Amino acid sequence: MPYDPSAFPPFAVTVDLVVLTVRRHALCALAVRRGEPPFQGRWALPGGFVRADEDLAQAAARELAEETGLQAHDPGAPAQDYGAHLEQLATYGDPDRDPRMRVVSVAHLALAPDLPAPTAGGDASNARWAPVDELLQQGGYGRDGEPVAPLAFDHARILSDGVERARSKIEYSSLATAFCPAEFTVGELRRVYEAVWGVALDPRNFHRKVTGTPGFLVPTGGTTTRQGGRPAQLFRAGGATLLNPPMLRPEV
Amino acid sequence: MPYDPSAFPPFAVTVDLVVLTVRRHALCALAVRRGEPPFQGRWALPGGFVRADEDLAQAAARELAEETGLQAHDPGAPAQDYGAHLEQLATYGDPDRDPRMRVVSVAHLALAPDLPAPTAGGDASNARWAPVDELLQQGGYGRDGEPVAPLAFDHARILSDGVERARSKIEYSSLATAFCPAEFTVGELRRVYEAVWGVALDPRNFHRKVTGTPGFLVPTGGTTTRQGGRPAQLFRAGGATLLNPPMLRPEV
DNA sequence: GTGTTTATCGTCAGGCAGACGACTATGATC
DNA sequence: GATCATAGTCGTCTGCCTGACGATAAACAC
Repeated sequence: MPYDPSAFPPFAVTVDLVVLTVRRHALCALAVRRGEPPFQGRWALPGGFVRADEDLAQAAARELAEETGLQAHDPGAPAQDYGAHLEQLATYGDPDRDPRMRVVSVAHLALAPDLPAPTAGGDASNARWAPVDELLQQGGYGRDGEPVAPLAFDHARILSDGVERARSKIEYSSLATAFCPAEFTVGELRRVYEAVWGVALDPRNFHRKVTGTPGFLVPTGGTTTRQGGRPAQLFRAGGATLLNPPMLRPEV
Repeated sequence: MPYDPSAFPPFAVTVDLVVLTVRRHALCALAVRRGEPPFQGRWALPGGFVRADEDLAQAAARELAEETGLQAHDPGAPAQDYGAHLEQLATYGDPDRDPRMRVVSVAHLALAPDLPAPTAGGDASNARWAPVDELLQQGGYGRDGEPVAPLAFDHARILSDGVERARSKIEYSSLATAFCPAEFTVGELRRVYEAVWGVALDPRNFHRKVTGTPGFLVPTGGTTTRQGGRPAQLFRAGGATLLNPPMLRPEV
């Protein structure tokens, strides 16, 4: 079938963001409250239209900056200027996913360190970090006893896919450090893994694994006691991006 | 930024297909010759517009059937009716990727057993299985000494991403069986791995690994000598989709 | 000081992979 | 028909990695 540029069905193209972070030992995602129909008042993933002259990655980085102030890492760039990891997740294009018109959404996944507090266009009540378990449970009740409405559109599916991608990706890459501040301890990194996977890991074996993988962690020389207990060495993320052999999640 | 459905930039949305197979010990991809500008006469990946009432996966399955006659597996379906594995790969939306207009392409990856011969709309000269090495080498010369033009659009990038996805995915899933006919031997499966990874594997260790992984292979009871030598047991793909522990590629 | 918390080092056994020897059962060749 | 080449299958051995877990170290709270 050759192209016929004059007779293509028009689509709207958006980017939606799964922005994950670890807060208080829980994996959390950024959610914004919808101010207009459809799904008015419901929580949704942040996102917006791709502009006419914009690349998809640019659009995602722009939305991320608008929602969180974070600069996305250029995947080519070596060190991090306190930014977030950003990658394309998947594309969702069911004809009925938006009741108004045909919208294809290119979802992106962002991993960010713990941030002070979200502000969606300056209005804090319309954006929050919510534990992904809470956002994904259907028709249940949140921690405060309020009934929880499911996410708007197909965003529960998108969030679920993003969480699974993150869970899988920290197995064989050093991406878990994207959840940490610039300097962090082995214990803090372990708590990231525990929060993302929802399991408890043996501190001794974890320490052996991450410090024994060349290029994963670089000691800065400093120590901290911010977690209590014996002072812990501080590290920065090393240059290695792939973990070989990987750190596999424990079996259920 | 709330949606403004009346003022979105219009996009064309296409699906492009990376259809991989193993032929004569080489990883090959399906390529079609473009019959019209831009890139007239150059090779490209098969693809086409997503229709107004079509899901992305449906559009990809339709294009795959049009180009190869293959039925795509429903990922939910258990057994294979001699079909191909089909999954979404990534989405490419650079504003300049198509000189005519703004086109966002949702690339899909298909893995197929060795097929007789491709026919793009009945014209065999406009479709072929080409070794991916040949399609990806820039400005070189093919096996027949003819100069090789690079693929049209950004299709080299898409093909490259698809190949890397396939190489990575057969490590930790049983997807390599998608390259095999319904019944196959351990040696045939090993040759698939060798072709996709471009390495030589130890037959004895490979045999131990794949026959020792529960659910990977199911013996059919039959044997064959189609590869010469001692008769080999025939297997079908088992129910397992994930390989745990994975079969990692050898280091370079 | 005693207890608690967290970090870090060590030990040991089991599992798995790479290297490779040995044997088996076909078809091809002389 | 004996010999050879080819491909398949079973074993062995060694080294690496992981999970389980003991032990020690260095801070803080009381």
